Amino acid sequence: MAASEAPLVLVVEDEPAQREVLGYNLEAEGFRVAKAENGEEALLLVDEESPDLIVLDWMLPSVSGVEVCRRLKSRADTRAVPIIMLSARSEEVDRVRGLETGADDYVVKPYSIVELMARVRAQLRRVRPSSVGETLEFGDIRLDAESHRVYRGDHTLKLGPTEFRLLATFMEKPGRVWSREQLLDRVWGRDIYVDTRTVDVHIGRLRKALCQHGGEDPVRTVRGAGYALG
Amino acid sequence: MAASEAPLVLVVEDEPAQREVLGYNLEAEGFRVAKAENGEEALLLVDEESPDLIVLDWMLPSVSGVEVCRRLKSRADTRAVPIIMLSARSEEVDRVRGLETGADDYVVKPYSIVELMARVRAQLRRVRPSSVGETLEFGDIRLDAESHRVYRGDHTLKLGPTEFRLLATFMEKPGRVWSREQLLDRVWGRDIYVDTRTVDVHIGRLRKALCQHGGEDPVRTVRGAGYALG
DNA sequence: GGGTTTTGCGACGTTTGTGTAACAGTTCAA
DNA sequence: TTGAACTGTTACACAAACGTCGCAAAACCC
Repeated sequence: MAASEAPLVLVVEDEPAQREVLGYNLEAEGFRVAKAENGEEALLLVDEESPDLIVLDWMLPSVSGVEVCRRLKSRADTRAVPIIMLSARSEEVDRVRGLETGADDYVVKPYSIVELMARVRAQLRRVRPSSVGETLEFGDIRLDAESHRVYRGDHTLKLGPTEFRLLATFMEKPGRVWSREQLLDRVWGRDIYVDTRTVDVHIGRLRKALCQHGGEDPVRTVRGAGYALG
Repeated sequence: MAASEAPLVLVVEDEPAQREVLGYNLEAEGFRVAKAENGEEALLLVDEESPDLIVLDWMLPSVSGVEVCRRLKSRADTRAVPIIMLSARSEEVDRVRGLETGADDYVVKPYSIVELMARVRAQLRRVRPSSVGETLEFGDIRLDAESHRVYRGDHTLKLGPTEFRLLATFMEKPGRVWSREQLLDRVWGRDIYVDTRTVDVHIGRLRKALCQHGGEDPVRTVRGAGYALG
């Protein structure tokens, strides 16, 4: 287990671009990051660096992600380190097998960064409860990432998955204006093509959800630019 | 910032042929050129040469382009240097991520040289020594780019998209006189055809917006030349 | 497998912003 | 002082941007 500074996340991914993107986002979230591009390197780094969490690609050259996972989970000293598995949609059939090898969570590509970060925090909280308390607040709105619940005042709000991720994105940086493209990228995921106007519809749904028990509309439309919270 | 001769462009590209082609074309356009073939060299040259603009390949050995970009954009003394990212088509999905790391523009390979040169010129045209921070200030006017908000004194001003961009342009270089053509180019875009008198109308609208809660008119008309702030 | 929820999109109405022309006011030089 | 060039202002037709509704397909959940 790493020292009591920022949690160290080990990213194991053979595709360089994806590795960089993951690293960048994790660092932006305040984590320290170590990177490995194959199974051997990953196993070495686990011994050398003692990461607090591992993000592990399913498909890797030579020693596969599954194998890495299996080995770590059979060692007493590494068994407790949370592992989040990544896999392409076509490999989804192996979901059960992925969890069976001992992975703690499992994310299908293409994934939304917001969602992945939420899962990373959730896993870390399980192991290091103090370091990552994750409830976002803005005005009378409270968002609890772990339980996937949103409160406004005394009421619990009911919102769909996409609305939740939208709101989570907004609440990460209240006031910041997000373009439709940026929202599509963060909330929907990067490899997905949907019309930008779809964002408008979901903004509408989010607004309705946020005001279902009354209160002001906290979502601001910035003409020609995008949307923001507050 | 380099001397007041021709702008210096730093090309960072590991592939020698591409590096030469870029260098050749940039020199043909009248720029001075510095070349680096990896991230370390790039970071060194930035310190030694203070380039006015950087053309940066996304994928580089050891220190990646993303990493170089991130580092430069997190340093106060280099944050204002425009960075144009190059990436292969297969990495295109990471476009938004690329911009999020702080790159000012983004070009996908294979690109047309003409287009790239246009973008280089465009970026250089808007180099702005004064505006390093996220919020621009002039007198009692405050413009926050991230939240797209403009304040004057205690009041929040309401202005349309074009007025916002106009004001942002002015505030990047307070006192500088902009011709109608320059404003059309920066605020409206390079490929748009509109009458130059349209600028006058929008200047009028901006003035009204800036004075909607009283106060002096901060926009100065320079007869025969254009407009300026202060 | 059947019922429910969620999702993306087209369509339509509404709001807001935009470009232009026309005219009024201003400046400057001869 | 006068006229020509330049700028300020207003009105208006038009276009673009946005909000919302309903539907069909997909995903989800027993």
